[in-house]
Amino acid sequence: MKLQEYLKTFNKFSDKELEDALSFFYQEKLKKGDFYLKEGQYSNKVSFIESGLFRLFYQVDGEEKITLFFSEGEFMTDYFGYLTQSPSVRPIQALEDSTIYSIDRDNLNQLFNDSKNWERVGRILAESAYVTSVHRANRLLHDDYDTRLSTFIKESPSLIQRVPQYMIASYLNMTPETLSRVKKRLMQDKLIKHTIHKSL
Amino acid sequence: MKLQEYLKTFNKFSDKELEDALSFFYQEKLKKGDFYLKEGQYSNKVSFIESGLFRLFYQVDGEEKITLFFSEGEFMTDYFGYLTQSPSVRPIQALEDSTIYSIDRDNLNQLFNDSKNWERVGRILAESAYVTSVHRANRLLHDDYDTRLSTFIKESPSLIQRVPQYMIASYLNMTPETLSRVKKRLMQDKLIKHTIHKSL
DNA sequence: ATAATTTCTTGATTTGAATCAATGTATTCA
DNA sequence: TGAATACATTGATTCAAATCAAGAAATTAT
Repeated sequence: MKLQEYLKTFNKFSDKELEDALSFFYQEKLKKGDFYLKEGQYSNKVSFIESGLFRLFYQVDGEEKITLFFSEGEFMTDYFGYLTQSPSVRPIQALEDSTIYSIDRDNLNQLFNDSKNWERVGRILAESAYVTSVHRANRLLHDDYDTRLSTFIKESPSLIQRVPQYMIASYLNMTPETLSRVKKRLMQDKLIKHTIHKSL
Repeated sequence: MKLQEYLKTFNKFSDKELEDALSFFYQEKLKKGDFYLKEGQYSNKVSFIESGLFRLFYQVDGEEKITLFFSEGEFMTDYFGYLTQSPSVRPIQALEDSTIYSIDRDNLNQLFNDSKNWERVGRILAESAYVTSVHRANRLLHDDYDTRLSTFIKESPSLIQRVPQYMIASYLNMTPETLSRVKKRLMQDKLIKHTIHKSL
């Protein structure tokens, strides 16, 4: 999806509102492995992903815990760091070559200030970030291992194909060994037969 | 804190904006044990807690898992249900006699529509709900048991006095037995000597 | 004040996922 | 294409928290 179409899904903008906004965004291209945001940097922009895939993770004594994936057609940022204006403890790294369009904090704030419609977009984005976050937290805290995997497969079938299994394990808060065993169990029970092509 | 003071902390409102808003809020009083929101009901209001204490929880096969406490000086709602407009799976119950001021969804939307300042409050509330949610999720997912308890004591000393220990256990995603043992460990290590008066 | 109930503690046992370790299978890159 | 590296599976063992089970302490009601 293109940025302009995406913006239009949030609100009815005047031509001027849309033009003003688009003029603030600038293109960036990242190669697989590049960091969109490094640990310790400040998160001062928000980016629309035109194509590609990223992971937001953090390190806890050497281990990398994946918190979130971002893929094409979504806004990406370390939103926690962005909102709290604290140095990021959650680097964001490209898992594929990617093309994104970014807007800096100051320009985004200017949009918010200049236009009620944009202020509304800010609210809607915050609200949906909240819903996503709660949803994920409830999953990880209260669902058992089998449910966690099968729900993930149902909700994010494309990621199964694009992301190494050990990263999915990390995202689902389990070890790679456990994920492998859970997967085996589910396949024996024929619960996920058709969805995991990659490994069949 | 009073509602009016609280609202002023969010933004510079004109007298009219403030009056319009206040006229929408209505007082409610709940007794300990009363439900602010029952399972299956729609969450269609937001309330400011002038005094009292509530828990938001949900049931998973008979067990009650506490997700959040709300206390005086805060806004309360099942925000997930409110935003998704789905029947609540997270009842909210008063843990103490409480006085609250509520505003219904339609009126809140009207404020948002009529005033950019109020739209901004909507954004700020969503943003801070997001920060809280992520913060809590990271705690529960990645901190060990001792850290979970000692952080809670540090951040919410008053709740330790007001809430039965088994509810805190639930909030921290552990069993009451485990919490009891963690507490004992921490006290032996003198890490929390002065903070848990209740049980000393 | 005493009984009843709720909440908390402590010990013994079970359990299921993490860890450790090895082997097998894919991808990547000269 | 073959070697090297990264990733996935499988088995054996360990371990920490859940569960089970009493009993003790605190709170509430009469």
